[in-house]
Amino acid sequence: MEAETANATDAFGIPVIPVIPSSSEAVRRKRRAIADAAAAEFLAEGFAAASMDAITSRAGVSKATVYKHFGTKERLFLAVIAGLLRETCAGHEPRASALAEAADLRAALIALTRDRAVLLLRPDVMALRRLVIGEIDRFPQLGRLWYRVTYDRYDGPLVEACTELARRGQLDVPDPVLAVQQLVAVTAGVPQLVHTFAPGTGRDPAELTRVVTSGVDLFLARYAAS
Amino acid sequence: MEAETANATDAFGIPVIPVIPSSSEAVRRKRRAIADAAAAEFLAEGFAAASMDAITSRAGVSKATVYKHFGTKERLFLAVIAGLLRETCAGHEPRASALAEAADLRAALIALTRDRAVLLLRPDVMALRRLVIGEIDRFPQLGRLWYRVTYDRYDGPLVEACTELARRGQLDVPDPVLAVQQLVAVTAGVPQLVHTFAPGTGRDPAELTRVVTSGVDLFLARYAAS
DNA sequence: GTCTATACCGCGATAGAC
DNA sequence: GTCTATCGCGGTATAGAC
Repeated sequence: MEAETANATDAFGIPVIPVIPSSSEAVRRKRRAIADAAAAEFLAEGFAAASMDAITSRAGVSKATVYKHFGTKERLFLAVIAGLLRETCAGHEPRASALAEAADLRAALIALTRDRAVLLLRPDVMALRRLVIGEIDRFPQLGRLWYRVTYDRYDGPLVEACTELARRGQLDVPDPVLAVQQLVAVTAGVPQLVHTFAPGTGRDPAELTRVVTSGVDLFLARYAAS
Repeated sequence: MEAETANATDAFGIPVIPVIPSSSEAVRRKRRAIADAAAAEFLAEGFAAASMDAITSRAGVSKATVYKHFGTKERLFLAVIAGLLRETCAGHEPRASALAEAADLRAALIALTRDRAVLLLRPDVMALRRLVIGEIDRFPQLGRLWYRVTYDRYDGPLVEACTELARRGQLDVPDPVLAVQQLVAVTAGVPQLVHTFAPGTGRDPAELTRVVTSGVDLFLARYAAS
């Protein structure tokens, strides 16, 4: 009844790389080196153009070792990119209470959306986003995972907070889900749209603050309780 | 002084495919067949994974013919994708006057942004967008061209219209460029963000109208003249 | 477990007949 | 101009020694 672990995937269709119980420190370091090298290669070249030879070179291991650990190029790609996705968004979830309990709602919204924009505009995050978007026809799991990681962890708490604020009469929000989408679109979404097609241009903190502030004021002009 | 036409590119870095003066009808049809086949293959597979053999098969010509006309895979890719980009956006520019002269500004904004959203959400346009985003590190020309085609042709007229409306006192817009970016983000940008990571899901016209209308109302709540 | 060496295939690009 | 046939290279994946 031993499961076929070589092709094992989780609920998202992301490969589960079996953890060898007797994992020595050297083995763990090699696996990490492979994952890091693969991440760099895939981010720079995309899936199809990435070379397994280049990955083994960068990692300082032989090709056979890579295939022993990860099976195929597809499995390596999915495991590594999904790992990047998860660790990128970890620790950046906004706490709904921080917004609902805030003394100055406008200031809290600005701080919150600005943090989000800074994260999304980081060059490595933008590169990861471009990679996922470009490969989405071949790896739809990554699209679903991205959606899940960003929307559930980020938009979800915001929707809760908006609902709570609406219940207390501090906001006038008929559709909290749509309102949160609009808030994100009008703050982080604006510079993101520009940077998506022009990598590595003009990331001026002051300009970002101006855009985010304007977006929050736009949001509040409609949704602040009268 | 005859220029080297084999590597010729235009101001954007897009290859200029020399038009043979004595182009017979059969030759023109073959070239079109190659371009169509290449577009389908590149959109489905991306640049690196696309096969020149598959393109020649689809087009019903030999490989030598493709190379005679387009030189290399890179040049074929750039020429074909840039062509798609240009023809996709052709005829969809909003006329600034249509907005400035509108009797009902709100209705005009809704119609305008809804048309834009319908265009951007078309499956073929979304696929093209994903391709350009995914290949932007290797073909930054396409990013610049996309930016130019969409922003100059679309946002530009809107900025003019907003400036005109502000001058007449019908809008209160301190920064027209930012305001237009916000308008687009909060209308077409909202469903686009969702569809980017979940291809081929839920394109309900009524829902789109609801989202766009809400976005326009959000825009007007801040920028309508008091 | 990890290495070296290699099998095997499909790729982009070209030569030369017609 | 267009074809068929082919070249050379680099790809993924594996076999077998240690």
